Amino acid sequence: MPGDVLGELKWRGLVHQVTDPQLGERLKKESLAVYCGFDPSADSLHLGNLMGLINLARFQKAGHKAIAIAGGGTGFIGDPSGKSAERSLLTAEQLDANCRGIQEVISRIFRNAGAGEARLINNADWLCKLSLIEFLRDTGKHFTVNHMVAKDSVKSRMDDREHGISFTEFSYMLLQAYDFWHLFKTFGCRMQIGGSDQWGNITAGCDLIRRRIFVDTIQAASKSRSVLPHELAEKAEKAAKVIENYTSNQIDKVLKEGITQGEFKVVAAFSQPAYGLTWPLLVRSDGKKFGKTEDGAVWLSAHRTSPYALYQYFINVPDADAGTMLRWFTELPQAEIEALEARHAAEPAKREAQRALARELTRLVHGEDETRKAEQAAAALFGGGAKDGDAGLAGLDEATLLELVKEAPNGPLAKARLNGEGALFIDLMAESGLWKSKGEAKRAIQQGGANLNNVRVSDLGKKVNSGELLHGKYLVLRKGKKEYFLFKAE
RNA sequence: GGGCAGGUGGCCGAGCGGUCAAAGGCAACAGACUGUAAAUCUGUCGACGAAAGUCUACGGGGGUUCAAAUCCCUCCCUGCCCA
Repeated sequence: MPGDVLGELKWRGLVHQVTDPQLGERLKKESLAVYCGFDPSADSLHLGNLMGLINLARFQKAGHKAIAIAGGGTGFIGDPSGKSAERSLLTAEQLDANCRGIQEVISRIFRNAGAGEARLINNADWLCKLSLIEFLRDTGKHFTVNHMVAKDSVKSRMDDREHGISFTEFSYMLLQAYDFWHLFKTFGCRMQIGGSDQWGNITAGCDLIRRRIFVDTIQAASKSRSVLPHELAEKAEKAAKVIENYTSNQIDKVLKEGITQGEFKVVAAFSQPAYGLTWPLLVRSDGKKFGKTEDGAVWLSAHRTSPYALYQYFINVPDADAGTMLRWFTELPQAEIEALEARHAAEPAKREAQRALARELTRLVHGEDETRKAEQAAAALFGGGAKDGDAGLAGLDEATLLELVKEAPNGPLAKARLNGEGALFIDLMAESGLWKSKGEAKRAIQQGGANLNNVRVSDLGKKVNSGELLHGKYLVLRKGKKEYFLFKAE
């Protein structure tokens, strides 16, 4: 017996729209297959995609079956939802590599979430085989352009005369609808979840499924009569609507219009074949886009965003958002989150909520080991030593030092330059790239924003010689409070 | 195709012959205060230079002038109006 996922999603503030108010009841009684799609526009997923993954995992843990789709087929087209301009197309090789990349992320996070294995499918498997004629005839027939034009994703681009929307992207929604239909047919998938921008695509899928079922189930009946399947389907759909309203004389009326009682029963059984659920757009109270920093997206793969950087992203979440994000992204129970919030409100400086958030999320994305390292690094860099002077870095052994600055960008430095008097610190600053020019480096020194081995440098003519190398090899440059660069003398 | 209005630093936007590396705002960066917050305050914000200063920059190219972001020519681009 499945758990009450929908109820859980509700208290977590993650239900924006559902296609059917009865969905919650059904989810409690029956195990359904649920899917969510992921766009292979890069070789990894970012925080913006994490919600889909976590929610899929929640469904699976509640006793449903999760299906994650990599959009290897739809990626050829590009989803116009939420995009203001036409996207550039990716090559088949890129898409293929990207799909493999995101599949790695998906299975890793599923494992870390304790949700077991995710069923991973690439929609290129069926979309690329689809013939145009077949598609237009069997799928396109079920949509009117009038209706498609009214969908938000298309409408906003139609109103924007500068960018417009190509026929390619306009057709996107039909492909996603087809995906849902395909999954329904082959895996009995009955539900699709996504962000609120996916609502139009999801309902298109639900509509397609309902309409095609009508066609398929009554096709046999239509053969014995001289009625075209889609005509019968229209009647069936009317019947389905009537069922929802339950007026007996209306049912009689529909029956008289040429649908048999047997067919009516089939229709009734399928009147609610597929469901959709969306969660709200995730926004931060400070107006920043969730999951974005000045440097771009926060990624879920270590080669793009280090575990430490991911940890830091959540540590730095504004107070006002910490509780909300704990609800969204962690599996902590309601009571525990509320307790954390209470403690956080009492002593905000301790950042208990952010710490819990950062810890849970780093663990979910990168696992226990990486989380511990990120926590240690944070403690060493911000735990007091960094502020009070050199004790922090110079006292560390080499392995720990390297672990700390592993995240930082680094570069080689010719050892010879540090002989005798040594090299001008300003030059090293500019070379590191942390400061863009010598002028900028100079200003940083004047303003007190330049540190060597965690000691503030205030002398413009400061020279560095080999005596200042940590462990005979390293120089750690710090800009402001948070940015580091490591020179390795060779 | 014709008419008009424009193109200035990451963005918005003033300047309309010298005092312009270019007002003001936003963003960004650093410092102080804090909690690795927020708010606030201070400073910085083209390159090189310790500095004086030098160089490169106001859509591209060419010109006038002692002097051009500012005037002229030309090309490119954008918006609006007419066809």
